Amino acid sequence: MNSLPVRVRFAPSPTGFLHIGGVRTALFNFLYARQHQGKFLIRIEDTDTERSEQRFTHDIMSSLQWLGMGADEPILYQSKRLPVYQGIAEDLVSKGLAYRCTCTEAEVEAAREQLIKDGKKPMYARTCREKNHAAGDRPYAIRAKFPLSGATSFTDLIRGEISFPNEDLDDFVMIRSNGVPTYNFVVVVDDVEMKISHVIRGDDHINNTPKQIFLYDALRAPKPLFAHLPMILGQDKKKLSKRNGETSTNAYREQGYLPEALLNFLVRLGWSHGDQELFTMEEMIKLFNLESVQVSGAVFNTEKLLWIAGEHMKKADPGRLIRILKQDFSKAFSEVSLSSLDSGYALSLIPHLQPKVKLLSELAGQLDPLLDTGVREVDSSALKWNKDEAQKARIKEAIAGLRTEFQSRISGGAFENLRAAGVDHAGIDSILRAKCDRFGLKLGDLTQPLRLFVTGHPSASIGLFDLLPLMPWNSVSARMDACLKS
RNA sequence: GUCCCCAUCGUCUAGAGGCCUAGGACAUUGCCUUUUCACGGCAGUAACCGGGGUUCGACUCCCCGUGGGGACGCCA
Repeated sequence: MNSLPVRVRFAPSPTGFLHIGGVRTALFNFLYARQHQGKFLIRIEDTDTERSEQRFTHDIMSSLQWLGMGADEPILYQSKRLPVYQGIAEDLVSKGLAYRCTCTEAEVEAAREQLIKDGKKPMYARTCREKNHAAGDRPYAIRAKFPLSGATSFTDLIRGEISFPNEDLDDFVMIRSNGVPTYNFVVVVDDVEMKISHVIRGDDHINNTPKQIFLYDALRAPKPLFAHLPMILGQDKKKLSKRNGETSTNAYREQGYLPEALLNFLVRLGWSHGDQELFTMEEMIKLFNLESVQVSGAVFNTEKLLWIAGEHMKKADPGRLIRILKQDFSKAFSEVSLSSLDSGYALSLIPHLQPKVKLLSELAGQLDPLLDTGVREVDSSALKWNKDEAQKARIKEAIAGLRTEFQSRISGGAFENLRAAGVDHAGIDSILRAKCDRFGLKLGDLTQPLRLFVTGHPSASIGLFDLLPLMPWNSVSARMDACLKS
């Protein structure tokens, strides 16, 4: 359809950590670029020298990298292009498309407040519009000489035709009196410079679009296509912000969400493909389309995010999970556990844990006590056997028998664990059931204390029968001994 | 206040005039399964904002109302 090469961009301002809404905007741009074999670019909008901070730029870039959305060309920093913007603005002044304004901020502010008081739309009074101030009349700001009549309209790829009466639009400031350009101006200058073909952004920018269209015309530059995405809302249905939800991408990473889970959740906020809920990155790239993007806002629903996280956890590669655990969750492990994270034992446990946990933090919490070699302190006060001393003695007798049987299978240390000795899940099952029959116990009588001591975790998720064959025999026997002594 | 946008279960959504007795997913309720927790399986509760048109026929198209959101900065 459109033969123009697709070039899209994500243009965050480094005034805070990467916002989760920004991630979705970046994602939709990224998907669109990949699908059309186009370029996904990043531009740092740091013209607000007061609030922009380098650490936020670093945060944004590292978060995007974590999510797998890197730029296809060098990053453009607006703060490095200040003279360019000033030159272009002065040129527009000379062409009569903009003008110098010597009104002070205080004057403009006072006028605005008066208009609000009078119940009118707060707009600049255009005091300097026809004064033709010279370049020497410093300090001055440069304002757009916006047409007074007619209408400015554009066709949004998601919403269709949107039109604004020009009389409602302000002579907005392009260059501040300190020489620093403003957002609405630099956006257009840079989108032209970067040859952006599609501007895909949040719908809070719809009202900026007519101002920007004026600038494209003033610069005699071809206009890109616009697509305005619906907002992501908090539980209160208002624009998602720190007040009504967790907005920092880092927070989700720290909580243990897999990046692909976060992306999958975000892509479904405002976009759908029939009844499909789960998508891999490849599927998203293949199936994404702007036509199926929703027009109304979407509430950020943490429960569903968690469910999606669990689904992706099941599918993740075990080796990769270990790597992420080492990199991002090392604090969740004891020194010993951390050192055995690279072992075959650790890797063998992962598949048994994957269906049971949703977050990497949970995975770490489950794994840590299993990898520890010593005996983990556990609180056994809730065990049922505490209610009946005779029963407790009988259970311990059975467990002691079990230990002896396991020991003989291990052949005095010839095998590192029960699996190596030929005892698998089914083997554990039959051995335990046989013991229960012999001692007149129910399976649960035996497994409850055994599970607590062997896992070393008050609410271990892994199946005991899965764990027993895999855990190094040294650990199993030590923990069974601890159980017998309790 | 002015301008712009929007409106299907609690939430994310399917629905492009008859396929709708409105489908799926999350959450929720009940049951089953079960070595704790969980997973899983089965079943259930739950929605087209209101009013006018257009049409043989509107969840779907148009208008009005109502409601919600966004924007009105020398922030981005």
